[in-house]
Amino acid sequence: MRTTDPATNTVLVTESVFRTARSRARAEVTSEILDAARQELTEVGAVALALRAVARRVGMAPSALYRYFASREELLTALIIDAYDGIGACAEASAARTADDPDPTGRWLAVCRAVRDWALAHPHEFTLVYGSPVPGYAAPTDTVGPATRLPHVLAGLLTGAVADGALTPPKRSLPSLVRPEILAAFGRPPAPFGDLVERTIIAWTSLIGTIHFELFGHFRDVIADPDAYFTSAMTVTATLLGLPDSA
Amino acid sequence: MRTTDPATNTVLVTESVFRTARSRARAEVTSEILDAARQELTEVGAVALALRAVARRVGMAPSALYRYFASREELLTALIIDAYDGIGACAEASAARTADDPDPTGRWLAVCRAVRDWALAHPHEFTLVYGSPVPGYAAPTDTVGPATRLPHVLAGLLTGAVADGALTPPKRSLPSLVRPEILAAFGRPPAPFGDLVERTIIAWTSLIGTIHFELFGHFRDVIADPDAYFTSAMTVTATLLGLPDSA
DNA sequence: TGTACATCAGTGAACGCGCGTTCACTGATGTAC
DNA sequence: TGTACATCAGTGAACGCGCGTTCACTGATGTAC
Repeated sequence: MRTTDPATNTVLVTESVFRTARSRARAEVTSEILDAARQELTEVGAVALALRAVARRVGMAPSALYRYFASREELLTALIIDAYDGIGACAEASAARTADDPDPTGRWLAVCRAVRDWALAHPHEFTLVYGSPVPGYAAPTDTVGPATRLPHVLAGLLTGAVADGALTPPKRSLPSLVRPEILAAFGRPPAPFGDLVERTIIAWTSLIGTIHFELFGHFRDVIADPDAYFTSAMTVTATLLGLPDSA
Repeated sequence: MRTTDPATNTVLVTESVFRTARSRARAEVTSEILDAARQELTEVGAVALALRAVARRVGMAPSALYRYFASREELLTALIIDAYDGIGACAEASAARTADDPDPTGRWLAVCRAVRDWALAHPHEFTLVYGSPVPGYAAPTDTVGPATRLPHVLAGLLTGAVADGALTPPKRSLPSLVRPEILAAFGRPPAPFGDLVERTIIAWTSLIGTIHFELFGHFRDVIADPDAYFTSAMTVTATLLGLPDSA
């Protein structure tokens, strides 16, 4: 709502407290559209996601969607940000829940399982962000922030383990292969652990790669007990990362 | 060519030596179509791959393709088998080339690099088999054989290391999480190495997962030197697998 | 408070597009006798 | 060897489909005075 302060003659923009009927409706319809799009996503996947199908689902004319999203691409971007946020939030929640667990490997496993559960519950949203890129679609920079939430949680686990004196230092220290901006963003790790960001990336790749294989059926007819295999694989990865063996 | 033996009155089918003009042409056109389809694949990806576009590329009427493939799905299957065979063949070739290298970790790294090179050279074919599944497409059983060539090479590396006495035995032996058929297919591993198939799967997942991340841009703006990072990540994975440290 | 005007949400028809697949056909190649 | 017939490769028109996006429009909501 825009009003003009008669004393100072400046424009006042009041948000979210006094909302007009219009802006309320707009917010609601926007999230209805996103819900419908997520539904569509789970049925046909990102590449086949059609604006017209979404419109049908919300019960609006196809052209009406253009009041909310400038194009199909913009809708996709919103869904991608959503998915990254979903994964990030669930990893963060799991890390927060286990923050006082003295066993860093236990915390790592908890986060891994939380992310896997999310992925199994939202396979198409997981695919949207960690699957093959949608041809002809280039992710805008808005997606970068949400995308880094998961790696940041993983980095936090490792630096936590360093703080607890629980992380095995590297055998030999090598020059970092990570870009300096990224090193800066994660904060320079304490002395002997110069490879901490590399380890974070390995953790990230293993976690997502293992989920990916399971989700896309490469383990079908191979693995007898997917739950147990996942835990086992992530436990093995934990020792690879230098985390202590769990009791 | 079908002929009837006048002495025994049985039908003789002569293949590939005396080939009729028709069957020669058929083989040639089939491979022309596949080439064109591969080209299309690299330009638009599997989901958007259109029979009509392939036909345009070969210079035939769209309907003519139906003399060679019963449907779009059958064409896709042929491409998938092709891609699995490409990856499998390049892994096998690399393993064969380094068969007399006494360092098992060196052999492992050679195979990893060969597969990565193939993937970087054929990104869309890699995506076709290890990316997100094409919605609505179910891989027929013909693809299983070619798909297992790579895992078999990896298993061979590990059993080779066992034979050389170079593989670290597992800390404790656990019940196998792999289906019995698969265990049988790979051959029961020697006594303390009951987890060999599990290790093979971890090797497979790490290799493909790391390539996947690189190929799909998750490392862009993160990793400064992708080549070096890949080697480093696979070296770390090698120790995880129980392979000895390279000199 | 009432009125005139501006903004916005949503409609429905229309655009041009490329798709997979079918079908009746023509002409060339192969086969049986 | 020659002939009659069967098989096969390829054509071109047509089918019905759903897509993203544009546009002129109607009616409701918000704003300025």
